Amino acid sequence: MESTPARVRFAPSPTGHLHLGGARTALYDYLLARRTGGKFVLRIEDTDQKRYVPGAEQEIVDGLRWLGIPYDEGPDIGGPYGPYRQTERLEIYREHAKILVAKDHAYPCFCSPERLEKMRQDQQKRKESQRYDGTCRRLSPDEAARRVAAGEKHVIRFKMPEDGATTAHDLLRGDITVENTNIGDYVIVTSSGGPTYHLAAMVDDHLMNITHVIRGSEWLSTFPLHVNIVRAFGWDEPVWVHLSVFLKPSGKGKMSKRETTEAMKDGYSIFLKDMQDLGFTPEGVLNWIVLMGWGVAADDVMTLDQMVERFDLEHLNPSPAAINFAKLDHFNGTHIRLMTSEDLAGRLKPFFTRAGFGVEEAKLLRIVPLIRERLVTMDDCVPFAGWFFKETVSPDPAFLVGKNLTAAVSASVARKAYDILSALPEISLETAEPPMRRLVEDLGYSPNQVFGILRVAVTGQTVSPPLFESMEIVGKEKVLRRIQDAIQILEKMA
RNA sequence: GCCCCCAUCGUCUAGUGGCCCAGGACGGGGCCCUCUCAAGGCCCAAACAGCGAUUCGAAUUCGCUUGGGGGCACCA
Repeated sequence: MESTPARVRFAPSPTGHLHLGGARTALYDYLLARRTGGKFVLRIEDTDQKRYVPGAEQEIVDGLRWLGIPYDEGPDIGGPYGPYRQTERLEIYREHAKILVAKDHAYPCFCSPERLEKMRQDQQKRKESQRYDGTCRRLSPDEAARRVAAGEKHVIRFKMPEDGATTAHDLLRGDITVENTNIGDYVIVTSSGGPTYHLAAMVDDHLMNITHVIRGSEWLSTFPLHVNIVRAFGWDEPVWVHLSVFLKPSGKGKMSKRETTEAMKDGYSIFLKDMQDLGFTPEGVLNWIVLMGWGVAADDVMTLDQMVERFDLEHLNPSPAAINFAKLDHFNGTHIRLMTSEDLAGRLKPFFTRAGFGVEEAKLLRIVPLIRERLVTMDDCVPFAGWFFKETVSPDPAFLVGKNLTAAVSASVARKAYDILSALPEISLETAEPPMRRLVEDLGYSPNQVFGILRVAVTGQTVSPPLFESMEIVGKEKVLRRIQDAIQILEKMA
């Protein structure tokens, strides 16, 4: 299978935000295409104008770009099988609908929405399965043609076989057999003349030479319908792969609006557009979603290229997967730690800027090694290192007092530290740590007690990157000034 | 109500009849390291939904039950 180049498509409808499920589908598409030396196609399924959301298509394009999974053909870049926006292909669908009617695989239906609604209610009352009752299917072709010619409002329905069953093959689930009577005559062209998904997707997949259809399992129930449509045209079927759905963290059902806002409060999102602002990296997100529905025996930290190397369609998991944001944190932090300082610094800069800090790049480059292993999300860099870019810090006096020490003692400790540090030609890990360790020993206090006072004095906070490396970056002059300020505060408290 | 799909630690998964009294990862617990916070190292607890059947042998095959999910639109 890996030997023939695959043509795979990601075909979202621009009706909302690009979310995790879509991103994973696109990722798998991309991986299969790269793995086989094939093509990854983006097709926009925008046939439903009522649900169309302006900007949604751009969000999809931006999302894929951010993730770093570029498509080879698409609406904005074109390609040999275009156009790639379904509203620009309407004539194609019309022609194909005509072919199906001519071959007696489809027929016009004049039933009103009201009649259909009543029909469904009656079916429900009689506890029957709900599907079109075939009223217009029984119209004579002549009468149907006459009414169409007369301009009567109608849709086109696909004519399912009266009896028998349809067996459709899914790569992950094997043969799926459904009685044909369980599938109604679906609308394939609406009364406004546009195609529904069932027609448009089948036509496009064929015309665009798609070899593998990878889509969500919500399509499983209409899968036999689709297979029948493809067969009615006499086309070859692609390989069908129906992915599992993502469940909310509790594992009970899909993410709802409520859970989505809930997640946002905790600093998580299922929408790609939010991920960047929340400080997640494409590497982390990719690694996270690739493993939701696909597993490796070991070494699950992977780059995109490694995923391509190892990806295997047949090992996808058909069962639903619960979203686990803790694991996203883990992969995000792991990939941050894998970055070079230059790379990370470049990505961190916008977060400092957004928080109102003017960032000197040379300085940031020195800070990055100190905070890299402390970051879970990239925006964590602000609380950890924002103080580096402040002229003065304003420590909470209460925190200035050393653990289990009085303010007076803390002041005297700080004074001694000041004397040692001020005597140094410059402050660095190498020059400052040994004498300070000796001071700790002489005093008989713990390093935690002594260094804690200095940490708060110099950084203004109780949690910070390593003390002496931080001092080195801050510079002797500023360090001494801050310790001096701290001593004054402590003396006032004493 | 009808149809379809799914079922291994709390979660994501490895496992394709003997290599499995089930491996990895996240999360949890403990220890070590340690100037805070992390990172890192070591260790621990934790699962084949149940019942039948096939087989010398089943997490792996089949059936039923139960549980979960998806769908039943002139939406995708």
